[in-house]
Amino acid sequence: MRIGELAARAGTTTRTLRYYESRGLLPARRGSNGYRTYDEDDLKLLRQIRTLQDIGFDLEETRPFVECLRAGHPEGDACPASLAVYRRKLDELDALIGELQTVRAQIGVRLATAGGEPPLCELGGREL
Amino acid sequence: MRIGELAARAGTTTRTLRYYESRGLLPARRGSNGYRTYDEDDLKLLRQIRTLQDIGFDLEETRPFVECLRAGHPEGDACPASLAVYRRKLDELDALIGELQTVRAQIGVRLATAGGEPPLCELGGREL
DNA sequence: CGTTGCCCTGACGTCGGCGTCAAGGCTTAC
DNA sequence: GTAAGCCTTGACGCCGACGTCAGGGCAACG
Repeated sequence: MRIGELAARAGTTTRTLRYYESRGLLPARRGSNGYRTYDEDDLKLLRQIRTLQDIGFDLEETRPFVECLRAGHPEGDACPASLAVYRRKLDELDALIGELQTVRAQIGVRLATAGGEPPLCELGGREL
Repeated sequence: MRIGELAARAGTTTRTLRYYESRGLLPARRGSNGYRTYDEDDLKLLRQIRTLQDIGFDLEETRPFVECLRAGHPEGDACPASLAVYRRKLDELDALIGELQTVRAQIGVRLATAGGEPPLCELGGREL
């Protein structure tokens, strides 16, 4: 299949596919007319990339998964390198979620105490 | 004081201050030689901006706080517009944290089930 | 008078993941 | 033959918050 069909079947754009190719992530064979040619396996690779991207993985982080599939494994996360990315991502997420919760709490307090609160009040309910 | 000193006292750079000025956030008076001149109030405004920025507020979102201080309030969040930003931020944070937790859970499951698990196993401990 | 150290404006670079346009080639249907 | 609809490469645009460089001015010290 050609680039337009692959893009459509993966729910993305031709621009995106050419970008992935430029990054060496999803190289394409070429037909006699110079057109890019893809097969069902490429679709599977592309869907793996897109799934991870949608979840919030950087493009580079999807590379181990793609290489894992290309190595013949039925799942992109069957390889150690992929699992390592999972673990790094878990740590990152935990750190980020923790920070965000801290910030959330800070704002919550500021929202509760800001706006002319009485100096001697101990604890109050929501004012709004 | 001049731009370099203000930057140093706020722990930022002159470039940042000029950028804020270009955005209309922190205008400066000018001395006879064309140099920007700031006072202690400007330092207070700048610290308000930086504090919010560090927490993750967009630059535009700090504007109500700055205007609130400039209006004479001792705290930047003493004004309704600032509180509205707080509330919007809380909602954004809640949504984002929720998404991240969902992703975290997904990855956790994939990490647990990936890597050649036996098809009939019910529940296993950590393998690494 | 020269050097150092501030300051000025203007403008291009950065990062990621593409969007969008330009200018042209191939193929197929009418 | 010609128009439509694919495809090609190349290159600039976008977003936010600045970093960094170029080229020049002012001030103070020795």
